[in-house]
Amino acid sequence: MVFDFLERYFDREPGSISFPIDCSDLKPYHLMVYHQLTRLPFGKTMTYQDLAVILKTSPRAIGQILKLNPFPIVFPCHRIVSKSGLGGFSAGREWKVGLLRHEGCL
DNA sequence: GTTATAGGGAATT
DNA sequence: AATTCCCTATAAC
Repeated sequence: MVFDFLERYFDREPGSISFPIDCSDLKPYHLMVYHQLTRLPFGKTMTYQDLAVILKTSPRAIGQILKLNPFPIVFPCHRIVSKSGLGGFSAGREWKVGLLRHEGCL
């Protein structure tokens, strides 16, 4: 379940999501974004704009959607950074920094 | 309708 | 390197 996933994550032994997630009340836009997130492996990052280009939208809209992420860490929105610097984070930038350092991205 | 954003870019200082 | 201004798409109101 979720805790196994998180335990593996914090032990740096990444794995795919092995438990069901209820996406029934997510809109199509959100699914697109979160789906892209699941394709981003541990230790890699992308910019808001990269996602925006892929999904034919604007970087700002990506931010809007990421901040609504219902499952942070399992949908790794912390791996999306600003082009010049670190972006924002719903749980506070401290968390984002911590997570990225844990993944060796800083 | 309008406003606020987890952004980007160009122009200016 | 920092400020200012304008662009954008989406959510919330």
